[in-house]
Amino acid sequence: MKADVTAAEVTAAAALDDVPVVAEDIRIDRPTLHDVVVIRVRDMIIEGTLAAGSRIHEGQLGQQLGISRTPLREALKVLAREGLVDLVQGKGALVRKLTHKDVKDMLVVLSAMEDLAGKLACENASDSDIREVRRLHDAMMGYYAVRNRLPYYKLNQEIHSAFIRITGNEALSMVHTQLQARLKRIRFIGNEKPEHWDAAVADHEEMIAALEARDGPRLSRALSNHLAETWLRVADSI
Amino acid sequence: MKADVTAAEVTAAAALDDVPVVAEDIRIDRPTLHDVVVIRVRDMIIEGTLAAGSRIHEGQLGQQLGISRTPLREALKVLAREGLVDLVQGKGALVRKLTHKDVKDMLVVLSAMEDLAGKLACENASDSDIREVRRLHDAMMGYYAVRNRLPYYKLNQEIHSAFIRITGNEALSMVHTQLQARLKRIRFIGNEKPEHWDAAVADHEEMIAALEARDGPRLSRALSNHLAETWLRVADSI
DNA sequence: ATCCTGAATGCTGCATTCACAATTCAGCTC
DNA sequence: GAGCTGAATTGTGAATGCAGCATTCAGGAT
Repeated sequence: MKADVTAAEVTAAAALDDVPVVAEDIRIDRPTLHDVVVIRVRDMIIEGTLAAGSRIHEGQLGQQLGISRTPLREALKVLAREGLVDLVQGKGALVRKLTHKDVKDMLVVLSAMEDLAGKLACENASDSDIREVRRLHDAMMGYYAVRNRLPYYKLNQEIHSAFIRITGNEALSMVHTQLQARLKRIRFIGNEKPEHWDAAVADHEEMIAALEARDGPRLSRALSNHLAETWLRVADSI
Repeated sequence: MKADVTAAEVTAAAALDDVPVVAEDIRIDRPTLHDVVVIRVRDMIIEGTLAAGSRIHEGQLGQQLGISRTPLREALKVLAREGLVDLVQGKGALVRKLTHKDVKDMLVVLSAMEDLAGKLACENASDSDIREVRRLHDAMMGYYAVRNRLPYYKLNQEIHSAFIRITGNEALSMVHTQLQARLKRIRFIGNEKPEHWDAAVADHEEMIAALEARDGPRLSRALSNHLAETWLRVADSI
Protein backbone atom coordinates (compact mmCIF):
# COMPACT_ATOMS: atom_id res chain seq x y z
CA MET A 1 0.00 0.00 0.00
CA LYS A 2 2.66 2.47 1.02
CA ALA A 3 5.41 1.19 -1.20
CA ASP A 4 6.42 4.63 -2.35
CA VAL A 5 6.57 5.99 1.13
CA THR A 6 8.76 3.13 2.17
CA ALA A 7 11.20 3.92 -0.58
CA ALA A 8 11.24 7.55 0.44
CA GLU A 9 11.84 6.62 4.05
CA VAL A 10 14.71 4.39 3.08
CA THR A 11 16.33 7.13 1.08
CA ALA A 12 15.81 9.72 3.77
CA ALA A 13 17.05 7.45 6.52
CA ALA A 14 20.14 6.56 4.54
CA ALA A 15 20.97 10.12 3.66
CA LEU A 16 20.39 12.05 6.87
CA ASP A 17 20.42 10.00 9.98
CA ASP A 18 19.45 12.39 12.70
CA VAL A 19 17.16 14.70 10.82
CA PRO A 20 13.74 14.06 12.23
CA VAL A 21 11.52 12.43 9.68
CA VAL A 22 8.64 14.81 10.02
CA ALA A 23 7.69 14.32 6.40
CA GLU A 24 4.13 15.27 7.43
CA ASP A 25 2.64 14.09 4.18
CA ILE A 26 2.51 17.55 2.75
CA ARG A 27 4.01 16.00 -0.30
CA ILE A 28 2.17 16.67 -3.47
CA ASP A 29 1.13 13.34 -4.74
CA ARG A 30 1.44 13.33 -8.43
CA PRO A 31 0.57 9.79 -9.38
CA THR A 32 1.79 8.60 -12.71
CA LEU A 33 -0.74 8.57 -15.46
CA HIS A 34 -0.41 4.85 -15.73
CA ASP A 35 -1.46 4.38 -12.10
CA VAL A 36 -4.49 6.56 -12.53
CA VAL A 37 -5.45 4.65 -15.63
CA VAL A 38 -5.18 1.31 -13.84
CA ILE A 39 -7.66 2.50 -11.25
CA ARG A 40 -9.94 4.09 -13.78
CA VAL A 41 -10.10 1.10 -16.12
CA ARG A 42 -10.50 -1.28 -13.19
CA ASP A 43 -13.49 0.73 -12.04
CA MET A 44 -14.91 0.69 -15.54
CA ILE A 45 -14.72 -3.08 -15.51
CA ILE A 46 -16.21 -3.37 -12.04
CA GLU A 47 -19.05 -1.04 -12.85
CA GLY A 48 -19.72 -2.81 -16.11
CA THR A 49 -18.92 0.08 -18.40
CA LEU A 50 -16.57 -2.37 -20.05
CA ALA A 51 -18.68 -5.49 -20.39
CA ALA A 52 -17.27 -8.89 -19.54
CA GLY A 53 -16.08 -10.65 -22.65
CA SER A 54 -15.88 -7.49 -24.69
CA ARG A 55 -12.76 -6.38 -26.41
CA ILE A 56 -10.89 -3.30 -25.32
CA HIS A 57 -9.90 -1.17 -28.24
CA GLU A 58 -6.73 0.63 -27.30
CA GLY A 59 -7.03 3.58 -29.63
CA GLN A 60 -10.67 4.14 -28.93
CA LEU A 61 -10.55 3.84 -25.16
CA GLY A 62 -7.38 5.89 -25.09
CA GLN A 63 -9.13 8.65 -26.96
CA GLN A 64 -12.12 8.50 -24.63
CA LEU A 65 -9.83 8.86 -21.63
CA GLY A 66 -7.84 11.54 -23.37
CA ILE A 67 -4.53 9.76 -23.18
CA SER A 68 -2.20 8.08 -25.59
CA ARG A 69 -1.99 4.35 -26.03
CA THR A 70 1.25 3.94 -24.09
CA PRO A 71 0.05 4.42 -20.50
CA LEU A 72 -3.14 2.60 -21.37
CA ARG A 73 -1.20 -0.40 -22.61
CA GLU A 74 0.93 -0.41 -19.47
CA ALA A 75 -2.24 -0.35 -17.41
CA LEU A 76 -3.72 -3.25 -19.34
CA LYS A 77 -0.63 -5.33 -18.66
CA VAL A 78 -1.10 -4.75 -14.97
CA LEU A 79 -4.80 -5.54 -15.07
CA ALA A 80 -3.99 -8.72 -16.95
CA ARG A 81 -1.67 -9.73 -14.17
CA GLU A 82 -4.45 -9.02 -11.70
CA GLY A 83 -6.71 -11.30 -13.69
CA LEU A 84 -9.26 -8.71 -14.70
CA VAL A 85 -8.49 -8.90 -18.40
CA ASP A 86 -7.03 -11.49 -20.72
CA LEU A 87 -4.31 -10.49 -23.11
CA VAL A 88 -4.60 -12.47 -26.29
CA GLN A 89 -1.74 -12.38 -28.70
CA GLY A 90 -2.45 -10.09 -31.57
CA LYS A 91 -5.94 -9.36 -30.38
CA GLY A 92 -5.33 -7.17 -27.44
CA ALA A 93 -7.25 -7.16 -24.21
CA LEU A 94 -10.52 -8.91 -23.49
CA VAL A 95 -12.44 -8.20 -20.31
CA ARG A 96 -12.31 -11.43 -18.44
CA LYS A 97 -15.51 -13.34 -17.95
CA LEU A 98 -15.66 -15.09 -14.61
CA THR A 99 -17.16 -18.56 -14.49
CA HIS A 100 -18.97 -20.01 -11.51
CA LYS A 101 -15.88 -22.04 -10.78
CA ASP A 102 -13.62 -19.01 -10.91
CA VAL A 103 -15.71 -17.20 -8.35
CA LYS A 104 -16.06 -20.19 -6.10
CA ASP A 105 -12.33 -20.85 -6.23
CA MET A 106 -11.60 -17.28 -5.33
CA LEU A 107 -14.02 -17.36 -2.43
CA VAL A 108 -12.38 -20.53 -1.14
CA VAL A 109 -9.00 -18.87 -1.17
CA LEU A 110 -10.39 -15.67 0.25
CA SER A 111 -11.96 -17.64 3.03
CA ALA A 112 -8.62 -19.21 3.93
CA MET A 113 -7.08 -15.76 3.96
CA GLU A 114 -9.73 -14.30 6.19
CA ASP A 115 -9.42 -17.25 8.47
CA LEU A 116 -5.78 -16.37 8.86
CA ALA A 117 -6.61 -12.69 9.12
CA GLY A 118 -9.01 -13.30 11.96
CA LYS A 119 -6.31 -15.00 13.94
CA LEU A 120 -3.66 -12.39 13.24
CA ALA A 121 -5.96 -9.45 13.73
CA CYS A 122 -6.86 -10.52 17.24
CA GLU A 123 -3.21 -10.96 18.08
CA ASN A 124 -2.03 -7.71 16.57
CA ALA A 125 -4.81 -5.20 16.85
CA SER A 126 -4.15 -2.19 19.02
CA ASP A 127 -7.00 -0.75 21.01
CA SER A 128 -7.18 2.17 18.62
CA ASP A 129 -7.38 -0.24 15.69
CA ILE A 130 -10.39 -1.84 17.25
CA ARG A 131 -11.98 1.49 18.00
CA GLU A 132 -11.49 2.45 14.37
CA VAL A 133 -13.24 -0.66 13.12
CA ARG A 134 -16.02 -0.10 15.63
CA ARG A 135 -16.40 3.42 14.34
CA LEU A 136 -16.73 2.17 10.75
CA HIS A 137 -19.11 -0.52 11.87
CA ASP A 138 -21.40 1.87 13.70
CA ALA A 139 -21.41 4.26 10.77
CA MET A 140 -22.30 1.40 8.51
CA MET A 141 -25.13 0.36 10.77
CA GLY A 142 -26.42 3.89 10.60
CA TYR A 143 -26.81 3.55 6.84
CA TYR A 144 -28.33 0.12 7.28
CA ALA A 145 -30.95 1.56 9.59
CA VAL A 146 -32.10 3.97 6.91
CA ARG A 147 -31.53 1.45 4.13
CA ASN A 148 -29.04 3.62 2.31
CA ARG A 149 -27.31 1.02 0.23
CA LEU A 150 -24.41 2.75 -1.48
CA PRO A 151 -22.59 4.24 1.50
CA TYR A 152 -23.32 1.00 3.34
CA TYR A 153 -21.61 -0.89 0.57
CA LYS A 154 -18.55 1.35 0.65
CA LEU A 155 -18.17 1.13 4.41
CA ASN A 156 -18.60 -2.61 4.20
CA GLN A 157 -15.63 -2.80 1.85
CA GLU A 158 -13.66 -0.54 4.13
CA ILE A 159 -14.29 -2.71 7.15
CA HIS A 160 -13.09 -5.81 5.41
CA SER A 161 -9.97 -4.00 4.27
CA ALA A 162 -9.46 -2.75 7.80
CA PHE A 163 -9.53 -6.28 9.18
CA ILE A 164 -6.80 -7.22 6.80
CA ARG A 165 -4.80 -4.08 7.40
CA ILE A 166 -4.64 -4.48 11.16
CA THR A 167 -3.09 -7.90 10.79
CA GLY A 168 -0.02 -5.89 9.86
CA ASN A 169 0.80 -8.52 7.28
CA GLU A 170 1.52 -6.76 4.04
CA ALA A 171 1.73 -9.87 1.91
CA LEU A 172 -1.70 -10.85 3.11
CA SER A 173 -3.01 -7.42 2.44
CA MET A 174 -1.65 -7.50 -1.08
CA VAL A 175 -3.13 -10.81 -2.18
CA HIS A 176 -6.39 -10.09 -0.43
CA THR A 177 -6.77 -6.76 -2.18
CA GLN A 178 -6.11 -8.42 -5.46
CA LEU A 179 -8.77 -11.07 -5.07
CA GLN A 180 -11.23 -8.54 -3.75
CA ALA A 181 -10.70 -6.42 -6.85
CA ARG A 182 -11.57 -9.34 -9.08
CA LEU A 183 -14.67 -10.14 -7.08
CA LYS A 184 -15.88 -6.61 -6.74
CA ARG A 185 -17.63 -6.78 -10.08
CA ILE A 186 -19.59 -9.81 -8.89
CA ARG A 187 -20.46 -8.34 -5.56
CA PHE A 188 -21.50 -5.20 -7.29
CA ILE A 189 -24.12 -7.13 -9.24
CA GLY A 190 -25.10 -9.62 -6.59
CA ASN A 191 -25.60 -7.41 -3.61
CA GLU A 192 -29.03 -6.29 -4.58
CA LYS A 193 -31.40 -8.62 -2.81
CA PRO A 194 -32.64 -7.24 0.49
CA GLU A 195 -33.40 -10.64 2.00
CA HIS A 196 -29.67 -11.32 2.30
CA TRP A 197 -28.91 -7.99 3.75
CA ASP A 198 -30.10 -8.80 7.24
CA ALA A 199 -27.96 -11.91 7.36
CA ALA A 200 -24.91 -9.96 6.27
CA VAL A 201 -25.49 -7.39 8.96
CA ALA A 202 -25.82 -10.09 11.58
CA ASP A 203 -22.46 -11.48 10.46
CA HIS A 204 -20.93 -8.09 10.89
CA GLU A 205 -22.27 -7.75 14.41
CA GLU A 206 -20.65 -11.05 15.26
CA MET A 207 -17.37 -10.02 13.64
CA ILE A 208 -16.98 -6.81 15.55
CA ALA A 209 -17.95 -8.53 18.78
CA ALA A 210 -15.33 -11.23 18.23
CA LEU A 211 -12.68 -8.63 17.48
CA GLU A 212 -13.48 -6.64 20.58
CA ALA A 213 -13.23 -9.83 22.60
CA ARG A 214 -9.98 -10.57 20.75
CA ASP A 215 -11.29 -14.05 20.17
CA GLY A 216 -9.38 -15.21 17.09
CA PRO A 217 -11.16 -18.48 16.38
CA ARG A 218 -14.52 -16.84 16.83
CA LEU A 219 -13.58 -14.04 14.45
CA SER A 220 -12.30 -16.55 11.92
CA ARG A 221 -15.56 -18.41 12.13
CA ALA A 222 -17.55 -15.25 11.65
CA LEU A 223 -15.53 -14.23 8.63
CA SER A 224 -15.78 -17.68 7.05
CA ASN A 225 -19.48 -17.78 7.63
CA HIS A 226 -19.85 -14.38 6.07
CA LEU A 227 -18.04 -15.50 2.95
CA ALA A 228 -20.05 -18.68 2.69
CA GLU A 229 -23.18 -16.57 2.64
CA THR A 230 -21.58 -14.30 0.12
CA TRP A 231 -21.40 -17.26 -2.22
CA LEU A 232 -25.12 -17.84 -1.84
CA ARG A 233 -25.70 -14.17 -2.38
CA VAL A 234 -23.79 -13.96 -5.63
CA ALA A 235 -23.99 -17.49 -7.01
CA ASP A 236 -26.91 -16.88 -9.33
CA SER A 237 -25.72 -13.56 -10.63
CA ILE A 238 -22.84 -14.88 -12.71
CA MET B 1 1.23 -26.45 -16.70
CA LYS B 2 -1.02 -28.16 -19.25
CA ALA B 3 -4.18 -26.25 -18.47
CA ASP B 4 -4.79 -25.50 -22.13
CA VAL B 5 -4.58 -29.11 -23.12
CA THR B 6 -7.13 -30.05 -20.53
CA ALA B 7 -9.55 -27.47 -21.79
CA ALA B 8 -8.98 -28.55 -25.38
CA GLU B 9 -9.52 -32.18 -24.52
CA VAL B 10 -12.79 -31.43 -22.80
CA THR B 11 -14.08 -29.46 -25.74
CA ALA B 12 -12.96 -31.99 -28.31
CA ALA B 13 -14.34 -34.92 -26.38
CA ALA B 14 -17.67 -33.23 -25.98
CA ALA B 15 -17.99 -32.17 -29.59
CA LEU B 16 -16.79 -35.09 -31.68
CA ASP B 17 -16.59 -38.38 -29.96
CA ASP B 18 -14.86 -40.62 -32.46
CA VAL B 19 -12.65 -38.15 -34.23
CA PRO B 20 -9.15 -38.80 -32.95
CA VAL B 21 -7.98 -35.99 -30.74
CA VAL B 22 -4.82 -35.17 -32.57
CA ALA B 23 -4.79 -31.52 -31.55
CA GLU B 24 -1.20 -32.15 -30.57
CA ASP B 25 -0.03 -28.71 -29.52
CA ILE B 26 1.64 -27.99 -32.81
CA ARG B 27 0.75 -24.40 -32.31
CA ILE B 28 3.61 -22.03 -32.66
CA ASP B 29 3.88 -20.16 -29.45
CA ARG B 30 4.96 -16.69 -30.13
CA PRO B 31 5.05 -15.01 -26.76
CA THR B 32 5.02 -11.26 -26.71
CA LEU B 33 8.32 -9.63 -26.06
CA HIS B 34 6.96 -8.11 -22.91
CA ASP B 35 6.19 -11.55 -21.50
CA VAL B 36 9.65 -12.83 -22.25
CA VAL B 37 11.14 -9.78 -20.64
CA VAL B 38 9.11 -10.23 -17.47
CA ILE B 39 10.50 -13.72 -17.10
CA ARG B 40 14.00 -12.69 -17.97
CA VAL B 41 14.18 -9.72 -15.63
CA ARG B 42 12.52 -11.71 -12.87
CA ASP B 43 15.22 -14.33 -13.24
CA MET B 44 17.89 -11.65 -13.17
CA ILE B 45 16.50 -10.44 -9.87
CA ILE B 46 16.23 -13.94 -8.43
CA GLU B 47 19.73 -14.85 -9.46
CA GLY B 48 21.10 -11.60 -8.13
CA THR B 49 22.29 -10.19 -11.42
CA LEU B 50 20.20 -7.21 -10.48
CA ALA B 51 21.11 -6.62 -6.86
CA ALA B 52 18.48 -5.85 -4.26
CA GLY B 53 18.19 -2.13 -3.69
CA SER B 54 19.92 -1.24 -6.92
CA ARG B 55 18.34 0.97 -9.50
CA ILE B 56 17.30 -0.37 -12.86
CA HIS B 57 18.40 1.90 -15.64
CA GLU B 58 15.86 1.50 -18.39
CA GLY B 59 18.00 2.58 -21.30
CA GLN B 60 20.99 0.60 -20.19
CA LEU B 61 19.19 -2.65 -19.39
CA GLY B 62 17.13 -2.31 -22.52
CA GLN B 63 20.27 -2.07 -24.57
CA GLN B 64 21.79 -5.07 -22.83
CA LEU B 65 18.69 -7.11 -23.60
CA GLY B 66 18.59 -5.75 -27.11
CA ILE B 67 15.11 -4.30 -26.84
CA SER B 68 13.60 -0.86 -26.70
CA ARG B 69 12.42 0.75 -23.52
CA THR B 70 8.74 0.20 -24.20
CA PRO B 71 8.42 -3.54 -23.56
CA LEU B 72 10.91 -3.24 -20.74
CA ARG B 73 8.82 -0.59 -19.06
CA GLU B 74 5.71 -2.69 -19.44
CA ALA B 75 7.56 -5.57 -17.84
CA LEU B 76 8.69 -3.41 -14.94
CA LYS B 77 5.12 -2.36 -14.27
CA VAL B 78 4.16 -6.00 -14.00
CA LEU B 79 7.08 -6.84 -11.75
CA ALA B 80 6.15 -3.91 -9.56
CA ARG B 81 2.69 -5.35 -9.17
CA GLU B 82 4.27 -8.67 -8.25
CA GLY B 83 6.26 -6.90 -5.59
CA LEU B 84 9.69 -7.61 -6.98
CA VAL B 85 10.52 -4.00 -7.73
CA ASP B 86 9.45 -0.63 -6.41
CA LEU B 87 8.48 2.08 -8.84
CA VAL B 88 9.45 5.45 -7.50
CA GLN B 89 8.07 8.52 -9.15
CA GLY B 90 10.62 10.11 -11.40
CA LYS B 91 13.34 7.66 -10.44
CA GLY B 92 12.21 4.53 -12.13
CA ALA B 93 12.52 1.03 -10.78
CA LEU B 94 14.42 -0.13 -7.72
CA VAL B 95 14.94 -3.81 -7.05
CA ARG B 96 12.96 -4.42 -3.91
CA LYS B 97 14.86 -5.30 -0.80
CA LEU B 98 13.01 -7.79 1.38
CA THR B 99 13.08 -7.32 5.12
CA HIS B 100 12.84 -10.09 7.65
CA LYS B 101 9.27 -9.13 8.25
CA ASP B 102 8.40 -9.21 4.58
CA VAL B 103 9.69 -12.73 4.25
CA LYS B 104 8.06 -13.94 7.42
CA ASP B 105 4.75 -12.40 6.42
CA MET B 106 4.91 -14.07 3.06
CA LEU B 107 5.70 -17.42 4.61
CA VAL B 108 2.75 -17.07 6.95
CA VAL B 109 0.43 -16.48 4.05
CA LEU B 110 2.08 -19.19 2.00
CA SER B 111 1.60 -21.56 4.87
CA ALA B 112 -2.11 -20.83 5.00
CA MET B 113 -2.30 -21.39 1.27
CA GLU B 114 -0.52 -24.71 1.43
CA ASP B 115 -2.69 -25.75 4.31
CA LEU B 116 -5.67 -25.20 2.08
CA ALA B 117 -3.89 -26.85 -0.82
CA GLY B 118 -3.26 -29.99 1.20
CA LYS B 119 -6.92 -30.34 1.92
CA LEU B 120 -8.04 -29.67 -1.62
CA ALA B 121 -5.35 -31.77 -3.23
CA CYS B 122 -6.40 -34.86 -1.32
CA GLU B 123 -9.99 -34.30 -2.32
CA ASN B 124 -9.32 -33.59 -5.96
CA ALA B 125 -6.27 -35.54 -7.00
CA SER B 126 -6.78 -38.19 -9.63
CA ASP B 127 -4.71 -41.35 -9.41
CA SER B 128 -2.63 -40.18 -12.33
CA ASP B 129 -2.00 -36.89 -10.56
CA ILE B 130 -0.61 -38.75 -7.62
CA ARG B 131 1.51 -40.97 -9.83
CA GLU B 132 2.89 -37.86 -11.47
CA VAL B 133 3.91 -36.33 -8.17
CA ARG B 134 5.40 -39.64 -7.09
CA ARG B 135 7.43 -39.72 -10.29
CA LEU B 136 8.78 -36.23 -9.63
CA HIS B 137 9.48 -37.15 -6.06
CA ASP B 138 11.43 -40.26 -6.94
CA ALA B 139 13.43 -38.40 -9.55
CA MET B 140 14.23 -35.74 -6.97
CA MET B 141 15.34 -38.38 -4.52
CA GLY B 142 17.65 -39.74 -7.14
CA TYR B 143 19.42 -36.39 -7.28
CA TYR B 144 19.44 -36.19 -3.51
CA ALA B 145 21.16 -39.57 -3.34
CA VAL B 146 24.04 -38.27 -5.44
CA ARG B 147 23.89 -34.80 -3.88
CA ASN B 148 23.23 -33.06 -7.14
CA ARG B 149 21.79 -29.84 -5.87
CA LEU B 150 20.63 -27.91 -8.89
CA PRO B 151 18.30 -30.46 -10.51
CA TYR B 152 17.11 -31.36 -7.01
CA TYR B 153 16.20 -27.74 -6.47
CA LYS B 154 14.30 -27.50 -9.72
CA LEU B 155 12.33 -30.69 -9.09
CA ASN B 156 11.58 -29.48 -5.62
CA GLN B 157 9.97 -26.35 -7.03
CA GLU B 158 8.06 -28.45 -9.52
CA ILE B 159 6.65 -30.70 -6.83
CA HIS B 160 5.36 -27.80 -4.82
CA SER B 161 3.78 -26.33 -7.94
CA ALA B 162 2.26 -29.72 -8.71
CA PHE B 163 0.61 -29.86 -5.32
CA ILE B 164 -1.02 -26.57 -6.00
CA ARG B 165 -1.96 -27.42 -9.56
CA ILE B 166 -3.80 -30.59 -8.65
CA THR B 167 -6.05 -28.69 -6.30
CA GLY B 168 -7.59 -27.45 -9.53
CA ASN B 169 -8.06 -24.06 -7.91
CA GLU B 170 -6.72 -21.44 -10.24
CA ALA B 171 -7.01 -18.55 -7.83
CA LEU B 172 -4.96 -20.50 -5.34
CA SER B 173 -2.43 -21.31 -7.99
CA MET B 174 -2.12 -17.68 -8.91
CA VAL B 175 -1.58 -16.41 -5.40
CA HIS B 176 0.85 -19.16 -4.63
CA THR B 177 2.89 -18.60 -7.76
CA GLN B 178 3.14 -14.94 -7.01
CA LEU B 179 4.38 -15.40 -3.48
CA GLN B 180 6.77 -18.11 -4.58
CA ALA B 181 8.25 -15.80 -7.19
CA ARG B 182 9.01 -13.19 -4.57
CA LEU B 183 10.54 -15.72 -2.24
CA LYS B 184 12.57 -17.50 -4.85
CA ARG B 185 15.41 -15.06 -4.48
CA ILE B 186 15.60 -15.82 -0.79
CA ARG B 187 15.40 -19.54 -1.22
CA PHE B 188 18.05 -19.29 -3.86
CA ILE B 189 20.45 -17.82 -1.34
CA GLY B 190 19.36 -19.74 1.70
CA ASN B 191 19.24 -23.23 0.37
CA GLU B 192 22.93 -23.78 0.66
CA LYS B 193 23.44 -25.42 4.00
CA PRO B 194 23.54 -29.21 3.81
CA GLU B 195 22.47 -29.75 7.42
CA HIS B 196 18.97 -28.62 6.52
CA TRP B 197 18.81 -30.74 3.44
CA ASP B 198 18.08 -33.99 5.22
CA ALA B 199 15.20 -32.45 7.13
CA ALA B 200 13.70 -31.08 3.95
CA VAL B 201 13.90 -34.47 2.31
CA ALA B 202 12.21 -36.09 5.28
CA ASP B 203 9.37 -33.57 4.94
CA HIS B 204 8.97 -34.51 1.34
CA GLU B 205 8.74 -38.20 2.16
CA GLU B 206 5.95 -37.40 4.56
CA MET B 207 4.19 -35.19 2.03
CA ILE B 208 4.07 -37.80 -0.70
CA ALA B 209 2.99 -40.46 1.76
CA ALA B 210 0.14 -38.28 2.98
CA LEU B 211 -0.96 -37.55 -0.55
CA GLU B 212 -0.96 -41.21 -1.52
CA ALA B 213 -3.03 -41.94 1.57
CA ARG B 214 -5.26 -39.00 0.57
CA ASP B 215 -5.01 -37.82 4.13
CA GLY B 216 -5.70 -34.10 3.87
CA PRO B 217 -4.95 -32.99 7.42
CA ARG B 218 -1.76 -35.01 7.42
CA LEU B 219 -0.67 -33.44 4.15
CA SER B 220 -1.48 -29.98 5.45
CA ARG B 221 0.59 -30.64 8.52
CA ALA B 222 3.51 -31.85 6.46
CA LEU B 223 3.39 -28.80 4.20
CA SER B 224 3.16 -26.41 7.13
CA ASN B 225 6.00 -28.10 8.87
CA HIS B 226 8.08 -27.88 5.75
CA LEU B 227 7.49 -24.15 5.50
CA ALA B 228 8.28 -23.59 9.14
CA GLU B 229 11.61 -25.19 8.54
CA THR B 230 12.07 -23.10 5.46
CA TRP B 231 11.93 -20.05 7.66
CA LEU B 232 14.73 -21.40 9.81
CA ARG B 233 16.65 -22.22 6.68
CA VAL B 234 16.44 -18.78 5.18
CA ALA B 235 16.05 -16.51 8.20
CA ASP B 236 19.70 -15.59 8.50
CA SER B 237 20.29 -15.04 4.83
CA ILE B 238 18.30 -11.84 4.49
C1' DA C 1 -24.22 -21.90 -54.88
C1' DT C 2 -20.25 -22.85 -52.10
C1' DC C 3 -15.66 -22.84 -50.96
C1' DC C 4 -11.20 -21.10 -51.37
C1' DT C 5 -7.79 -17.54 -52.31
C1' DG C 6 -5.85 -13.12 -51.87
C1' DA C 7 -5.92 -8.29 -51.32
C1' DA C 8 -7.34 -4.43 -48.31
C1' DT C 9 -8.13 -2.57 -43.89
C1' DG C 10 -7.56 -2.08 -39.10
C1' DC C 11 -5.37 -2.97 -34.93
C1' DT C 12 -1.66 -4.57 -32.16
C1' DG C 13 3.40 -4.72 -30.84
C1' DC C 14 7.43 -2.38 -30.63
C1' DA C 15 10.62 1.49 -31.68
C1' DT C 16 11.49 6.12 -31.71
C1' DT C 17 10.82 10.76 -30.44
C1' DC C 18 9.45 14.53 -27.61
C1' DA C 19 8.62 16.76 -23.10
C1' DC C 20 9.56 17.40 -18.55
C1' DA C 21 11.35 16.35 -13.97
C1' DA C 22 15.47 15.30 -11.21
C1' DT C 23 20.16 15.57 -10.35
C1' DT C 24 24.60 17.51 -10.66
C1' DC C 25 27.97 20.87 -11.04
C1' DA C 26 29.75 25.39 -11.89
C1' DG C 27 29.68 30.04 -10.61
C1' DC C 28 28.39 33.55 -7.61
C1' DT C 29 27.54 35.62 -3.12
C1' DC C 30 28.35 36.18 1.66
C1' DG D 1 35.77 28.69 2.15
C1' DA D 2 30.89 27.42 2.63
C1' DG D 3 26.42 27.66 0.94
C1' DC D 4 23.08 28.90 -2.30
C1' DT D 5 21.32 29.60 -7.03
C1' DG D 6 20.62 28.33 -11.63
C1' DA D 7 21.95 26.23 -15.88
C1' DA D 8 23.30 21.87 -18.14
C1' DT D 9 22.88 17.06 -18.29
C1' DT D 10 20.73 12.79 -17.67
C1' DG D 11 16.88 9.81 -17.29
C1' DT D 12 12.06 8.99 -16.83
C1' DG D 13 7.11 9.69 -18.55
C1' DA D 14 4.20 9.98 -22.36
C1' DA D 15 3.17 10.55 -27.43
C1' DT D 16 3.79 9.42 -32.00
C1' DG D 17 5.35 6.58 -35.85
C1' DC D 18 6.03 2.33 -38.22
C1' DA D 19 5.99 -2.63 -39.32
C1' DG D 20 3.55 -6.85 -39.25
C1' DC D 21 -0.23 -9.84 -38.00
C1' DA D 22 -5.28 -10.74 -38.00
C1' DT D 23 -9.69 -10.18 -39.83
C1' DT D 24 -12.79 -9.32 -43.45
C1' DC D 25 -14.64 -9.04 -47.85
C1' DA D 26 -14.52 -9.45 -52.83
C1' DG D 27 -13.61 -12.29 -56.72
C1' DG D 28 -12.87 -16.50 -59.00
C1' DA D 29 -12.86 -21.53 -59.43
C1' DT D 30 -15.22 -25.83 -58.79
